[in-house]
Amino acid sequence: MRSIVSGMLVWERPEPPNRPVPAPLSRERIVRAAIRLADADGLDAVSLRKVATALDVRPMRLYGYIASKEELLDLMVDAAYAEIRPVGDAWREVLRSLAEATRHAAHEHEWLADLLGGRPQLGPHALASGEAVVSALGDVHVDAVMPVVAAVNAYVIGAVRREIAERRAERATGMDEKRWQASLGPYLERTFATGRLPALATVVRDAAHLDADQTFRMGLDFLLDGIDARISGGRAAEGRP
Amino acid sequence: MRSIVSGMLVWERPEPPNRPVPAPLSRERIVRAAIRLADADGLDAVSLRKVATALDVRPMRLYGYIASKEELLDLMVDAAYAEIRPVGDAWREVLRSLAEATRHAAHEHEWLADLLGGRPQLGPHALASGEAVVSALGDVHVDAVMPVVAAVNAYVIGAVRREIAERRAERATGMDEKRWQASLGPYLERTFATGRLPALATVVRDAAHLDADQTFRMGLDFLLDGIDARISGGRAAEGRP
DNA sequence: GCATCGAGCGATACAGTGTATCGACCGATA
DNA sequence: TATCGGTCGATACACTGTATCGCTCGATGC
Repeated sequence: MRSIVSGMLVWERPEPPNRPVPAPLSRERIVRAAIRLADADGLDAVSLRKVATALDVRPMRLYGYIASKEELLDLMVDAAYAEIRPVGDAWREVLRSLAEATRHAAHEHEWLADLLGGRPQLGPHALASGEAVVSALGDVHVDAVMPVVAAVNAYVIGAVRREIAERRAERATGMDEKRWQASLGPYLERTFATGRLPALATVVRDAAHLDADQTFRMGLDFLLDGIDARISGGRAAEGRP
Repeated sequence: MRSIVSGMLVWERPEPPNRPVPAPLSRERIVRAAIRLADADGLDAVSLRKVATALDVRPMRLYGYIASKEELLDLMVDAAYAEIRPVGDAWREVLRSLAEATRHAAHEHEWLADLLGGRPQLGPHALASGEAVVSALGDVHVDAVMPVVAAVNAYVIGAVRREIAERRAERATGMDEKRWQASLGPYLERTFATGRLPALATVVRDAAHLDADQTFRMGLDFLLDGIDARISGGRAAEGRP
């Protein structure tokens, strides 16, 4: 309150609304505010003005802590990586845990699906997550570690993106899962009726439909089996009972 | 030229600049213009105003052909799928071909990496691509087709996204590939120096570094091997010489 | 104790975005 | 020939990220 322009005397003027001195600003507070916005209303709801408002601060103030909005998004992703802590001893457990943890994080923060894989992740939490994974891959040949982790990450990112994309499409039509699948009908059925996509039509109509969990795990199993076959001689992939 | 407000007579007034009657508008022309912009300057360069300008048309005109910018992006992706035509007879060839074709398309249209997996792809070209894949998977059990294709697509999307993200990061620093890897040094080396990421440091420093092609193919091989093991009894994954 | 400096803050401004609104126009119909 | 309906696009709105730059205030030097 730098200058009082209104004619009212102090005595008449009400105290400013009860804003307890907001904790001093910090990257962490900024990022937390941004994440709250994104969790609530999606990534589009994250604007510097809205973040600033949420922190009871003027927009340009944020530029003392971040250089650009991109940086804010990077910080958000890294904050999400703080929740991605794979556990386990054997390499397979660890990779599976990494995959599930990433997927879980994306379910809690759908905006993560929009950002994952979009830029190299070099933040401390992402690196720490990588460290946890790599250090549990001691029994894997050093040259194989990166390709293996990269492959699992690639699969997870792609799978999660599609999963979230589908979930949003369902939500947009206001339908639950079952009715949505049945409601690709109106469009897909019409398309299939042309007879130009016979193989696709057969599969969509006749095949068993796995749910999201099953699909994710099945793809992950494919990948882990393939990795197993190459790095430890393929015990797991041989004669599955 | 609806009304002539200036006082100049027709004879003095120059003809309008040489705009040969632009071909009548169409979704295809709009999408092509948008793709040209995106190819040249990235996805951020695609705005309805710029697209309209490129077509010598006023922005609102576009809304006669598309309902929103999102739709335009969907159309762009579907147009890109027109180039993704997997070939081959055996399921493994076809899936590999699908993967390579998708990757190739994303290399030619980097913006594709930003969009892939972001929304369900139900356009005619995407469906046709799916049909081509599925119809070549005749020897695969019908219930396994969708999960298998989904897994490959997921892997490809994630792998391509990361690949493009890295490429951009390299380009942003103005460095070629070798110097970029050596220039994670300044930052990563400093981070590793703290000793908090020993396993990661070891791998980054000691392991052989595969290039992008090798990494992509290696991950893809993992996945295809794993699929092989489950759907055809695992011949390929057993005793690799 | 006072003057001065510098850093941080933020009001303002700018160039751009997607899209709703609605008046004006023109071609086809009565 | 008059009227109607649909198309077109100018304008406007609310919003974006961020550059600029004067102001203010606290710390420092005398």
